[in-house]
This record gives sequence, structure tokens and C-alpha cells, in this order.
Amino acid sequence: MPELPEVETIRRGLSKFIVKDKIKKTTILCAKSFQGKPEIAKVKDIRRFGKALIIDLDNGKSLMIHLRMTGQLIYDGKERYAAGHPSENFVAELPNKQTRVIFELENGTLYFNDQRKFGFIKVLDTTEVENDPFIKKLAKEPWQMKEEEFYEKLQKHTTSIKATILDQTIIAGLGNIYADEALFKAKIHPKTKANKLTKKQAEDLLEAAKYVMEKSIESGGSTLKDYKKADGTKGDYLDKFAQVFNRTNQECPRCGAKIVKIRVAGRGTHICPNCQKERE
DNA sequence: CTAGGATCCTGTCAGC
DNA sequence: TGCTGACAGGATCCTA
Repeated sequence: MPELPEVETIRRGLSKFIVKDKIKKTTILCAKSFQGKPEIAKVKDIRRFGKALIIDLDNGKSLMIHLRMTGQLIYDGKERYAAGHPSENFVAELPNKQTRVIFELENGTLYFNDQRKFGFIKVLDTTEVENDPFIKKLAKEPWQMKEEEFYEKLQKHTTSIKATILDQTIIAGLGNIYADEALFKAKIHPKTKANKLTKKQAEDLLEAAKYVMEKSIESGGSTLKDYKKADGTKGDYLDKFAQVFNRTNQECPRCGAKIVKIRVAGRGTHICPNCQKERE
């Protein structure tokens, strides 16, 4: 679930708590969730490549973390910092049955929770991070991509524009939410063939992708502070910026038509049938 | 090379 | 209440 904005939010938030602190002990509760041998070392830096997080250690090793659908990182020290897939775990007693890995640091504890076990942490030599297959194949992020380059890339793909922008080797960072949001903003139907987009549409889409993700990063993605409202009830951070995602039957904020949920590229897809007309 | 579908896993929710 | 199937903010592998 966490897409680029959530992972960037975690990178920024977690850095404040664990950079310069030392990992003293690692407890692996689910073997599938941790590949390699745990390291005892200080945290030097946290980097991000697309949706992957890299924790660089001071002994030449790095921890690559991919949260996939349901991963979360929750730091418990003097205060709690939780981000990733929003759930009750943000405020729950930890560890619990969804906790897969526990890192004990000098000043606190970092929990890696992951309901569906699709996410993982793996130990790499820091010098090898950029050779990791996932990271090596990763395309540029929207901010690094030129309009012309994006348009040229789309010309090579005959599948739906939604499937195309979800492909991290074509453009990095978008997931199901921001793909829907960007397509809505650019007024493009998700089933449109990628190579049928006009140059103007490609430009609008790239611009929209940057806009929706920037806006989400500014609002802090899904973090503890958004999760629990002042009255103690469950928050919904999506309400802050999502125009179509998870808003089936609600009114389109642009034209008032009812938002519809369809299936594209095997994923639930939200559109305004009036703003995003299917052509041909 | 492409594209579509199954798959990894656990949990929740709608419908009967 | 209990069961069943569909679905889930991701990516890879397999097939044709």
C-alpha cells in the first residue's frame, strides 16, 4: 500500500529518531520478512529509491525495506512515530501478531509490522544497493523525468495507461491511489492505451503525478498523527487529498457526477465517468 | 519483447 | 451466527 509519498514521509520522520542511534539487537519473528544476517551497527542515513527505503549502517551494510501492501514501521521511544499502511497497529501495544521484525536501539525500538507478509527487509552491502534487481530496474521519478521522455516512453506501450504508470520500470513511485488521482486530475480514462495519449495528455499526466504526490508528502502521508483524531476516533488521511480514490458513489469535486469504481489492470480503479471519457 | 493472469499472505466485509 | 467469495495503497513469475 504505501506509495512514494508514504515512503518519503517515513524516511523523513524516522530519520529524526534513528539516525546516529545504534541497532543493538534484531529479533526476527517471521523468517520470510528478513533476508540475510542481522547487523549490529549505527544508522548513518536513510535513503529512498521509489517505494524502497534504504537504511545505511556504519559498517558497510544497508537494510533495504520494501513495505509492499501492508508494511508499517513503528518506532517506540520517548515518543511514538508510526507510518506506512494505516491500521490499529499505529496505536496498539507492540509487538503483536503482525510484528515480523524487531530492532532494539539504544534509545528505542523499531517494529516492522506486515499483515500480509509481502514486504521484506534485506541486508545488502551498501556498495551493492544500486545493483539490487528492483532498484536497478527502477525508472526515474516524475520529478526527474522530462515531458518529452515520458511521452516517448508511453509511445512504446500498447497496454492501458493505468497499467503503464503502475509499472515501476516505466515511471517510479505511483501506486494504485496516486495512479487514480493523477489520471483523474489529467482527465484521462485509465483504459486509454498508453500509446494513444496525445503529447498534451502525457504532459498533463506527468504534471498531475507530481502534483498529487507532492501534495500528499506535504500533508504527511499516513502517519500516527493523522491516524488518530483528537477525539480518539480513527482518522482517514485520504480525506485530505483524495478526489476519487475510495469515493465510489460520491460526487466528483469537479463536475458533481457520481464517482464509479471499475476494474483496470486487475486493480480497483476509481474514475469520474464524466471527466474521464473513454474514447474510440 | 509484450500482456494478462496467478500468486505470495492475512484480514475484513458484504451477502446469503 | 457461520460460511463463502471478493477484495486489498505491490511486485514477480509464468504463460502464450
